[in-house]
Amino acid sequence: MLDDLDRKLLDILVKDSRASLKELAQQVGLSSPSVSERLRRLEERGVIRAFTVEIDPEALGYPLQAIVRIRPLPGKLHIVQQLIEEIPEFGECDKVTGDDCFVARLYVRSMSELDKLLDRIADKAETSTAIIKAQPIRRRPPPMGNA
Amino acid sequence: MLDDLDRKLLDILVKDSRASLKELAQQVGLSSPSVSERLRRLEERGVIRAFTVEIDPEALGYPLQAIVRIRPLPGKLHIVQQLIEEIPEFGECDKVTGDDCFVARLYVRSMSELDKLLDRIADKAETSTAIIKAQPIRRRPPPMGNA
DNA sequence: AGTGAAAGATCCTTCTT
DNA sequence: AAGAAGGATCTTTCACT
Repeated sequence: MLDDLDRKLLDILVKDSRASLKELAQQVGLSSPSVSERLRRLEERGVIRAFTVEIDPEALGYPLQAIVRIRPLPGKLHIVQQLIEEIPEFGECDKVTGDDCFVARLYVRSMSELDKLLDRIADKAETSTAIIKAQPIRRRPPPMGNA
Repeated sequence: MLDDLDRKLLDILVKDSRASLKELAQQVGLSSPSVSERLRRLEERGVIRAFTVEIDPEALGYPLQAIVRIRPLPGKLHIVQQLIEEIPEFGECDKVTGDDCFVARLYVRSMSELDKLLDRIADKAETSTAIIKAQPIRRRPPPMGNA
């Protein structure tokens, strides 16, 4: 699927998505047109999902984060999922196996806001909340092999 | 801290980190030099942590993800944290309050690899693993207000 | 698939107001 | 912060390997 050159390109882009074709080209040892073509295909195939920017949540006024495990009450699964999706403070949500149905990340401005947001699903699901104290590993992609 | 224009710029960049100054300028109604200066400061202040790319893990050969809760045995906290950080398949790790000390995301190629990786910390911590079946919300930043 | 050159477009920065 | 302008830089096209 992906060859070493593709992986190398991805590796560079993860660190700097604004690298120019020229820059990418010389770093991987290809010509600009080749890189251009490879990038096009990587995007087209969905390998690259987005060129984006990572923002410090605190700068946006959200100094607190929590991990919330959510177990919808019988028959409430869909309603709960919809509710989660509608609350923009949820910055991530995974549907998982096991007793907890969802594991989600919640950005909040304060403890009272956390409480308020959780109240909105309190009557439809059991929740279990853990406050994030530190982030030993911030979001990063899986290993890219011999990139 | 951030004004509406800054938030608007961030909002655009989250969707396309390769937008040019010119493009950004006309979208927020400023001149290129102004945008250039604002961007410089946003980076400098750490509001923008990185210009990056979001990659489909499956394309890299990791079709499975798991959420792992990790509770180090007494006295093993530091060793466990170090171990987690050394395993590149961990794509994210938060240190949280509560019984579980860490909540981490693990990218794996297969169930057997999952088992193998968890074995590496099995003698130093109790773990509780949930396989991700779907991702209702993929990573996104907190609300940017009136961006 | 990839290269290399070339042309044209685009961009970023500087300077002045 | 705007606006213009100059010069650098980039991206794409095309012919060829």
